[in-house]
Amino acid sequence: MGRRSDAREKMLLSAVGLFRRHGIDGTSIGDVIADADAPRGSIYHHFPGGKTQLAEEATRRAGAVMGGAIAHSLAFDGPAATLRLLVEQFRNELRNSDFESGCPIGAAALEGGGTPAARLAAGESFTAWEADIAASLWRAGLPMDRAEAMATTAVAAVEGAIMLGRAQRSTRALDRVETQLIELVEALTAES
Amino acid sequence: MGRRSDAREKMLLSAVGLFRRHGIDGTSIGDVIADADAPRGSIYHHFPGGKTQLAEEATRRAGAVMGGAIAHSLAFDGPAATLRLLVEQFRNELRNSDFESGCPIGAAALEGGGTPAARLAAGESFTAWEADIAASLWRAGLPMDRAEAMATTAVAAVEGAIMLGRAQRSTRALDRVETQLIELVEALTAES
DNA sequence: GTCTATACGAAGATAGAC
DNA sequence: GTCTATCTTCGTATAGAC
Repeated sequence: MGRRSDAREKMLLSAVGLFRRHGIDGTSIGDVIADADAPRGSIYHHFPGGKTQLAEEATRRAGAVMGGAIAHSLAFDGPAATLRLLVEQFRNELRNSDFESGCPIGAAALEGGGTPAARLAAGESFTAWEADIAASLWRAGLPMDRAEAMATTAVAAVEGAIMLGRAQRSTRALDRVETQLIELVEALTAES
Repeated sequence: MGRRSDAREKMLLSAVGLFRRHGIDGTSIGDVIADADAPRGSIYHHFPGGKTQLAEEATRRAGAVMGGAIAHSLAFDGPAATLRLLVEQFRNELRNSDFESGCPIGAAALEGGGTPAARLAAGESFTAWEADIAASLWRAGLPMDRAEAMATTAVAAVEGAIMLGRAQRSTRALDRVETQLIELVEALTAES
């Protein structure tokens, strides 16, 4: 393995990029082919399950990458800094794409009449992020139920703020959510 | 007018219902026709702009209806009760649809490569909700910048929680967000 | 002015050539 | 085993009958 999976990998990355801009339903196989500079039939070679399989794998990949970054930041910098980083990441994504590109997991979460597997993958990613953030808040001194409620609210607020930002063509929602969440987390964890 | 616009109204309502389940891209004109029991060509009679116009009008209608309910509840019951009502509404929607049906405005916000008008309409709805909630929090004694940050966070968190709920097939995220938001709002407005 | 039949194009998937 | 050509289905939109 190594060179053989390059084409496959490229298609997967193209799919993630396109899905976060146009959604899964809004992206055609042809779009992925074109973006990855791949021949037409080859996508069915690497993804025999067709678009369904591609959507699921792309969502799992994106969720794992983001989850890894979150876990890393939590371990090194703590929950408040991690939320800051997360917001900053998405703020840049919105800005650099003229408010076209959002969160690939969020896209998979809302679509998937045709792709229930991608939606399940999105749900698993969200759950993992929530658990990691909750654990970090617990280590910072919060009781577990409170840590869990806070972690879920943080993930939901950031995802929702991306949604608002895309529709409003502004980073204002992300800015406000950042302020509010950071303040709340710092107030709660300061009691240690 | 009156009887004449019945068919049009029915299609609009069908569109809202289908969009919140399958998204805009995931819903075909044929689906709307079937759901509204309308003849095939008639949709282009009432919506000459085709799917684009239908998506925009459906989003505006849904946003106005929800905005009206929010404004009414804010005026009569205050911000905390309104958030409770909003969450309860969406929790029921998720439950009653086996986690298939979410927020129509959220659906329009994330799609619309093909329908930018619907996305703009979604943005305007979000902005209106934020402003109404912020004004209510301000009347409850919060300084305006704080009220605005809180209002935006509340809207974002609820929309995000619907997203998580659909993907996780659970109302847990909405439950936790409700607890967290209510507590926060009551703590802030208790200082009056 | 309502509805039916259909044209035109896009998109998903496959078969077979090289 | 990689890519090209094509088949089929579905979806949008329109033209024209009643």
